[in-house]
Amino acid sequence: MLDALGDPTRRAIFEQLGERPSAVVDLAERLPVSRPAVSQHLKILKGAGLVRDVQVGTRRIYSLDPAGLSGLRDYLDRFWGTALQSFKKRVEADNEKENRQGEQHD
Amino acid sequence: MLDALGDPTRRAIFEQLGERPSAVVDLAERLPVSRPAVSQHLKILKGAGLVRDVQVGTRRIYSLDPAGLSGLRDYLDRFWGTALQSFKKRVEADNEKENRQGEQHD
DNA sequence: CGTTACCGTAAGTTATAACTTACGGTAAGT
DNA sequence: ACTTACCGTAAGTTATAACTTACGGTAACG
Repeated sequence: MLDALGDPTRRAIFEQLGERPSAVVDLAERLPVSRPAVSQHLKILKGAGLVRDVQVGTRRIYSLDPAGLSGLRDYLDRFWGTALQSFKKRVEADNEKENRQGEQHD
Repeated sequence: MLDALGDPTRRAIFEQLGERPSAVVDLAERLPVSRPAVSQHLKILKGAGLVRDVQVGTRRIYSLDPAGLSGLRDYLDRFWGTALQSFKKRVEADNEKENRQGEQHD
């Protein structure tokens, strides 16, 4: 997922879909790249589970995939959690060390 | 920031720093790339505000930057917010349309 | 003061992925 | 049936960025 959001064009597409679902043509119109390029980026975003699509007539409407969004959020939250936890542990360990060596500095 | 986390090697470094602060040598030891490569990635991560470093003796200890973490989280939360909001609006609009046209389908 | 350990940067190479043009295929409209 | 609109994919090019080797520079250590 982070890989998919690593490209600026893909982020632009992603944010555009955050405002409203759109067809490939509409997305390409607002971007400095060709329509096939947008199609390829959408394929990657879809592969990452960040985007869904529905066929309506001759057009293909893309929109954000809520499941993908929450999945990404969960991953980040989990990482935040473990990072902060180990950080806290480290601080506590340091404090203990200081206390054992300590009380007499100052 | 998402650009910085777009590279897998950089994510590996990032996660490793999530467990414990480390010197460049220690990071490189656990990775399939050379030490200079790790240095370059760290430079990018630092530029993105995701990582801090402290010089201790001849070693340079890198650790996660809490400010950068919360910044990234804020950005994502904000995006979640606007995306879900416009999604909600869209659903409501669709419901209204159905109601106006409706009651008689089925 | 010489040696060792650790690091950042420069230069150059290589691999990757972003992009364009070209093509074929399906759905709607006349 | 022909045309038009929209789309995905293939092939090929180009730009980018990831990586290695080589170098120079600072801090500890004998």
